[in-house]
Amino acid sequence: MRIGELAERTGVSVRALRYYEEQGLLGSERTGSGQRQYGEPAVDRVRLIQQLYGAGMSSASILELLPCVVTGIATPEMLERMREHRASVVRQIAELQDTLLRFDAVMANAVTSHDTGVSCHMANGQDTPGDQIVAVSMTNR
Amino acid sequence: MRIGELAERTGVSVRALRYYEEQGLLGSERTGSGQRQYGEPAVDRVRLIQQLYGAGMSSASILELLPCVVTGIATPEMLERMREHRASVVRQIAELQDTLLRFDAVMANAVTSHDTGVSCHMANGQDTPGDQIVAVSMTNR
DNA sequence: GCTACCTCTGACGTCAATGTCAGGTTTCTA
DNA sequence: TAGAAACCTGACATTGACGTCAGAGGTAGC
Repeated sequence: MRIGELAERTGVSVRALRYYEEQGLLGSERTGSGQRQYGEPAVDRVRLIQQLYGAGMSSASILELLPCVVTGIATPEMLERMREHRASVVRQIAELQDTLLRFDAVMANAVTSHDTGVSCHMANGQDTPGDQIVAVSMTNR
Repeated sequence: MRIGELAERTGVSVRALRYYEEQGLLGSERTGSGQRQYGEPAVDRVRLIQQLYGAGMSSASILELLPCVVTGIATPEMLERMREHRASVVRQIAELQDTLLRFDAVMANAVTSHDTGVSCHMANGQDTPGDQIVAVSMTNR
């Protein structure tokens, strides 16, 4: 497929795909006239790249690890790097779960204390059941 | 406390703290000479801000939610925003957990091939034809 | 009061991942 | 075989969360 289709199928912009290639993250065949041609695996490849970006990795880190992830072959040094990245992901998950707890605390509290109506401006027409001001309490711990 | 101490206690740079203030995320008293003075709650506030940044929120989003957090008052609209952000966090966690699985798969497999001493250092993304995304056992033995 | 460090306000620099634009070529569709 | 749409290669612009520097004033220990 050509770059436009890959972009559409992955939800990534054409510009981004070219950037990935520039960074060495994504290869492509070229037609005689120079247009990029991708095979099916490119779709998953792009998604993987996006996933690693989402895990907070830089292009350089991804570049380092991607071949290993793709081929499943790594040197001990690569394994060590991967362990570090893995640990980072674990930390991120823990942080996000903590954040989730905070959100839940706020929202749960808001629901149960909706009758302590404190004056505050509110949206017009937005008819949620019990659409009065809601009091929440979320201490900074 | 002054800004330097707050920075040290939160692990956030002085520049970042001033930036938070600029964005309306963090208030401060001022001494007669204009120096910022913070109370104890500022420490937790900064950590909360960091946490929300870590959850991928922009300054604008944080600014939207913080008053609710601080005053304990939310409109139904704000609650809706919170639900959206919560959902985003849930998605991020799921993504990261998936990433974790990929890492684990690669590492588990790579261990078995570590003694083949195969170099994992080539960059151009277009490695072997028929490349797999998730590591599969493709080593000998 | 000296000295060393801390803080202030601008203002410009950075970095990574993209956006955007220009000017030209290729491919598809009617 | 047009004309539209997609693609190409540069190259500069943007965005967010800061870093960094300059020049000036504040603060604290001796």
